[in-house]
Amino acid sequence: MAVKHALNVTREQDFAAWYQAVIAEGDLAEESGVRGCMVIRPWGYGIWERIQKLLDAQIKATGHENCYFPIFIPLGYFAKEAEHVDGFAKEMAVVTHHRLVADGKGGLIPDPEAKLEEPLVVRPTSETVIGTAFARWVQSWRDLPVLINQWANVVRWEMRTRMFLRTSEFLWQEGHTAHASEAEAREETLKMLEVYRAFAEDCVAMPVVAGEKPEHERFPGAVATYSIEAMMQDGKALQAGTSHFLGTNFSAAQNIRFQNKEGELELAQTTSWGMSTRMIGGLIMTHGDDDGLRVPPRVAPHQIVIVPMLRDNDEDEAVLDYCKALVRDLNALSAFGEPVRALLDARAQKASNKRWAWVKKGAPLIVEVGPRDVAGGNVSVLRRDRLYDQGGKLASEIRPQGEFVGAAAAALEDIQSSLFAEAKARTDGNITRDVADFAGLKAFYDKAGKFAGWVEVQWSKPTGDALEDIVEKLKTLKLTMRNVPNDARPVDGPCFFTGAPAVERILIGRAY
RNA sequence: CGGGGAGUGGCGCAGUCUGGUAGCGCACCUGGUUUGGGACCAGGGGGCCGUAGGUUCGAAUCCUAUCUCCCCGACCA
Repeated sequence: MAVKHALNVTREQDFAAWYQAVIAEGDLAEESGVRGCMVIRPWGYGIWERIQKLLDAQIKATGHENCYFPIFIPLGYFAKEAEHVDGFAKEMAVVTHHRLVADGKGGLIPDPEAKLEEPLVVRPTSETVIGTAFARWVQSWRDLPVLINQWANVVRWEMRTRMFLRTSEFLWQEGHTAHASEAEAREETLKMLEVYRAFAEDCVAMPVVAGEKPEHERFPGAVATYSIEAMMQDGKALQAGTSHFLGTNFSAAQNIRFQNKEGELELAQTTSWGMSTRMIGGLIMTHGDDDGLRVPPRVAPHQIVIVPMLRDNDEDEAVLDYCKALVRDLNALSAFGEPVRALLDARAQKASNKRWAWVKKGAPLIVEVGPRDVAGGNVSVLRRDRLYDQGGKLASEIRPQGEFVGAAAAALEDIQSSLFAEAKARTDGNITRDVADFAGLKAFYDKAGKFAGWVEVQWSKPTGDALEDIVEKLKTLKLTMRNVPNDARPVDGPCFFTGAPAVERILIGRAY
């Protein structure tokens, strides 16, 4: 008998509709009425706060300090780095006025009298404004390195938006550093890539491939761009974090110069790196199932939710007291080196509705407590990552309260690692390495259909027109080059595209 | 920017062709009966139909203009 799922659309039926349903039914976010901008609701924002907390700790542990720069950047700052400007010019929101006046028809319009001398750009990223500050801060080799990070919102006027994955406004952290030597800046770039890899895998339980982006996929103005790429359940790739070595491109434009030990003026070597609320989209498409979201315990705002079964009678007080004691005991535990986060959901809602709401939100452990449990000293436990038993019934387990509390931290850790293992097996199982040529590639994607995954090929890394041709050819299959995995095996044959000797291995796939 | 679609109680929609001052489901409120796989019955509250003009005795419905959002593509974290 078919399981009756909490969502009314499955991943198999319509992955895009399923994705939207997870967000809506899990109360993660909703449309705001402003194009491409979303209201992030408490559960979605709570996940973001967890991401912030854990990632921020790693950013600080690697020597960076937080600071904050303005949301508005003078237009003139962008004129300085040509390639960077070209990359972002088409998608920048610009403030041109500072006052409104009545239009005489009951509405308001920008006051022509209040036009700004120099328009302000709403930051799409902060290289230019932060670089300008770096120029002030850096005089001597003794001032380097400068290692800073900011948590901020940025705006990119995208053509097509999707909740969390590509919104006009999004939240992120952007790290910016300046160094005295290229070697040190390159080391920084790779260090932060590794921070992202570890964070994605250890905290979000999202397996990723860390590697370098090919030349044509670089960040505008970067010398080298690295990414972590994650495979979603529909086989598509999601770029979940990027780290850029910028060389002296920005320091030349922003005039970040220092006197070295020999007394000579030198341009600083800079880096930038970012991870955004897109991570939540990745979390959804990595761990969501046909009953909604499954949040890995480390990033779950509430890891254990207690749902009392109240009946508006005199048993209720005993049930509530029992639950309060249970929450107290759970919150005294620690898991993953942090206090456990348990919540008593005593809202005046029907218990069954609350249960399904938490299923759809993806709370890792849902504990139901009714009069029968109180009488027997038990709790009824539902593991979100194993919702159904073999017979398709809700796999709710009745366990002695003390035993449950004693094993709760281990259960959370087990959920975390099994979510990762599940996603890891899926990712590894869907990277194909035996496709020989372009015809084979086409056949592969035609045959595999919508959940195709990625193909790893070796190539000769051509540039210019030759590269352009390859990119166009891949485009006909809706494919893009993702990255050159850091841990790829050595090459041992001809280029997949040109037949020339290959120099590296690269992943190809469909992407978000 | 191209192609589609939609603006009507909190949400999802019908009504528009064929004008007669608004309806359904869910949600919500009250009472009762229920209760461990998303309860049922009865009663009830809530909307100047995206906005601005126009036609008409009368407009959610017809005409004109305008704004906005969503989906699919091309571009991007």
